Amino acid sequence: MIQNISEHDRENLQESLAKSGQKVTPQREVVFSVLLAKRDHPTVDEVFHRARETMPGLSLATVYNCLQTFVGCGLIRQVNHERESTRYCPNLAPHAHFRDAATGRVHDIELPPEVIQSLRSILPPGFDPEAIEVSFHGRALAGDAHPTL
Amino acid sequence: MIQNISEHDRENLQESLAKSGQKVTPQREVVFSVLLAKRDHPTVDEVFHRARETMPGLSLATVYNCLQTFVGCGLIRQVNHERESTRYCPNLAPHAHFRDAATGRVHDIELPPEVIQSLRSILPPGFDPEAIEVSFHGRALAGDAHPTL
DNA sequence: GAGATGTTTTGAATCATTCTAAATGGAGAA
DNA sequence: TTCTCCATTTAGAATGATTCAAAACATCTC
Repeated sequence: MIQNISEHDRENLQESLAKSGQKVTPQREVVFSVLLAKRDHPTVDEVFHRARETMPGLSLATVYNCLQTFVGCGLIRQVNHERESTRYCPNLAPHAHFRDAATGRVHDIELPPEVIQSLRSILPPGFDPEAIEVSFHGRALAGDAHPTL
Repeated sequence: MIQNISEHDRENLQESLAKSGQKVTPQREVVFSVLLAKRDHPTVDEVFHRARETMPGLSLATVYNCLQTFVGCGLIRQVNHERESTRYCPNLAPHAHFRDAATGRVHDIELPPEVIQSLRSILPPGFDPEAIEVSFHGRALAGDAHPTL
């Protein structure tokens, strides 16, 4: 379960943090590595437990801090569904989410530019979107056949 | 501020509740009328306070109950944004939401069938959506120029 | 009018998240 | 090295939306 972060990912982390004047810390590195290791949209609690396998003293508050920091500097995205716990995903490509009603699992669905364009086109003039969220909810047959990206 | 429910809306309420073997109660009627009176996507708390102007003894738990009941029988929709309080809207036509970053106000955006179709088309085979949610977040110029539907 | 059933009420409980204040840990200056 | 500064981390308390539990009410049937 213990994961090491690749040189490339570490640089990415370092650079992104640097942009907002922040530093790589052991805690941030562990939390980031957890997100990269298993891209199953974990909740804060799941990240917390996984990270503790590597760094037993890590506190929950720190996990909240790290995740917020990463979102702030654009390293990861938050995924919310109804009012369930927030989940986190390191997939930065434009994509939608499909939440399987049966398993609760969240799948990434690629969102092609022309679909994004068609969504933008429904906005009346004067509406300037910074973010577009698309989420599906339903049944996914054979959950394993469509692994999370 | 006190609103009366139209004959037509009352019948609609009655029928929808009846489908799941439930009845019209004074509380449900008041809560429903509040939703119809001002379609600004109120939170539970806002519904609670508005409804109390008509029915001072009404309890918060009842408002939660009523809203859940209405959602359950398809009379209204829930609107969630990030992890903010859930909002409610009686607009049943397919539509997206635009949340104005400046005011926090939520605007309904009509969602034409062809856009819904293009969204469905991005799902790989095996994914069967029961619900599709589209929400924008950004700035809306001249908030009043685009009243909530 | 007595039971049965569904609804409402009050207040306590839960749960994710945020806050607070104290402790820690470098990085750079002397 | 030792000191100081500042960001980060920590533990635990606080918050806020929502749900739960149990008692009180209302209706409706017999």
